[in-house]
Amino acid sequence: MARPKKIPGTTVSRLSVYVRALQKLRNEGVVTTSSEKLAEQIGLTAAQIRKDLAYFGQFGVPGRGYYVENLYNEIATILGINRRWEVALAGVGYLGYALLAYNGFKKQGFDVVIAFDKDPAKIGQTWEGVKIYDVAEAPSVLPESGAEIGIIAVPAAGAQEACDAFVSGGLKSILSFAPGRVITPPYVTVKRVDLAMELEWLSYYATNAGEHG
Amino acid sequence: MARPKKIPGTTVSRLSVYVRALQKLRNEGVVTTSSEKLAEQIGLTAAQIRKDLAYFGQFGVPGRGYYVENLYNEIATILGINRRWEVALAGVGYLGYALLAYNGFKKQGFDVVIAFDKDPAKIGQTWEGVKIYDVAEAPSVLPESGAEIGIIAVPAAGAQEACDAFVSGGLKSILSFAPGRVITPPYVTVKRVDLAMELEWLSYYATNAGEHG
DNA sequence: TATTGTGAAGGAATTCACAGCC
DNA sequence: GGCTGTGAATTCCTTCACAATA
Repeated sequence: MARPKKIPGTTVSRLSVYVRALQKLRNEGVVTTSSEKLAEQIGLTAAQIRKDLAYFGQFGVPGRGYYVENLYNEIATILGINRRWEVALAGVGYLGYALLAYNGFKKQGFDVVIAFDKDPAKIGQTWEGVKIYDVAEAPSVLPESGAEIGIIAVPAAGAQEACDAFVSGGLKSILSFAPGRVITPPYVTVKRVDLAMELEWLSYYATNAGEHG
Repeated sequence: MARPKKIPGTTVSRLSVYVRALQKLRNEGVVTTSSEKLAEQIGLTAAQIRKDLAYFGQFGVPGRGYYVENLYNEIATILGINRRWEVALAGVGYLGYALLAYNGFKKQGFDVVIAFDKDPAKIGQTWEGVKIYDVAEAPSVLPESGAEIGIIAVPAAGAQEACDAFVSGGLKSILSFAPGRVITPPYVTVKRVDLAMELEWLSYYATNAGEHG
């Protein structure tokens, strides 16, 4: 399944945006759209969208545009979200619990099926239908859980331990909310989200008002 | 306070990363560092770091490197985080509450000082020392709260209303966790974080294994 | 000697513009 | 006529390489 050209990371991030836009159109019963209309809806240029899609194939009809349902399916397939993903969660504090209960994940096909913590008071309990295990048990219980993606929502100090446990359990894709880098083998993909950094970004633009973002 | 050149957005995002690295070095008692050492610590190239800093001035000593404390202060000033920021929160559900209780914000100087919700059961209560108001009250109570940044943690359906309330209350910087775009006047900066999109990014790389991210 | 700061070179991503197709 | 798909042009970002400096 070799892909012709090398795909820019920026293009990949935009695919999710396209998927959201197409989901919205589909819910509204719109059957066809165009790169121009999508661009306006999303806030990009039409050429950008066509270029992005061109990396993966030809999905449109010249003179007509794109069929919403069809384009949605194509991009969902490219993103690998035309299926369910089982997800493991490390850290059932406030943030972890919020993620556990978050509907936005389920809606996009991501199901938290197993959770881990270090707090003895939580271990063994079942929250939102998800059983909580000791982090140390991860290597043994993860493989049979079906989880392929891990989310780290523990305090900074425990991030590496949680990450190691995930990797030992066979996970190759990890989303980390802990500030700071975690060290992993090269075959593991880690995506970091640092909430404070997002606020700092706003702080910069609020402080240096003028250059719009 | 005009800035000589136009600053790439990529550079701004990296400033936060530099700040984290410098905070870490400072905590470890390290006095000086170099672009080379920082680059290794962070996972970038030394030239990149020097180029980024060059947009804002000359902070290093040729042959010596950078003074950690000094460089930290310089970048913190550029980012506008050498001060406290008061923050307003819309939506005290699971996610909102997690953000309310999140220590990572306080540690970086962001203080949630006021919260909003639409649930009558929550309105009027005080959680984590933060009083919860009706969203409709935002225009009247926000100005005297001191908040300059707003965080939207409400379900998608309420995002625009929360956003409008923030804007009416005078906020110009908004961090939104709601999926989908919110419409604002051009002088308002909105930064969106879509948690499901981050998972989709992982899904892509897990599905199309090979091209590393 | 070690390391910065920066002009120049190189590479990547975006935008332009239009041939080709419906 | 309208719109896609794509080579070419352009803009933006990163890396290189070295003169300047402590």
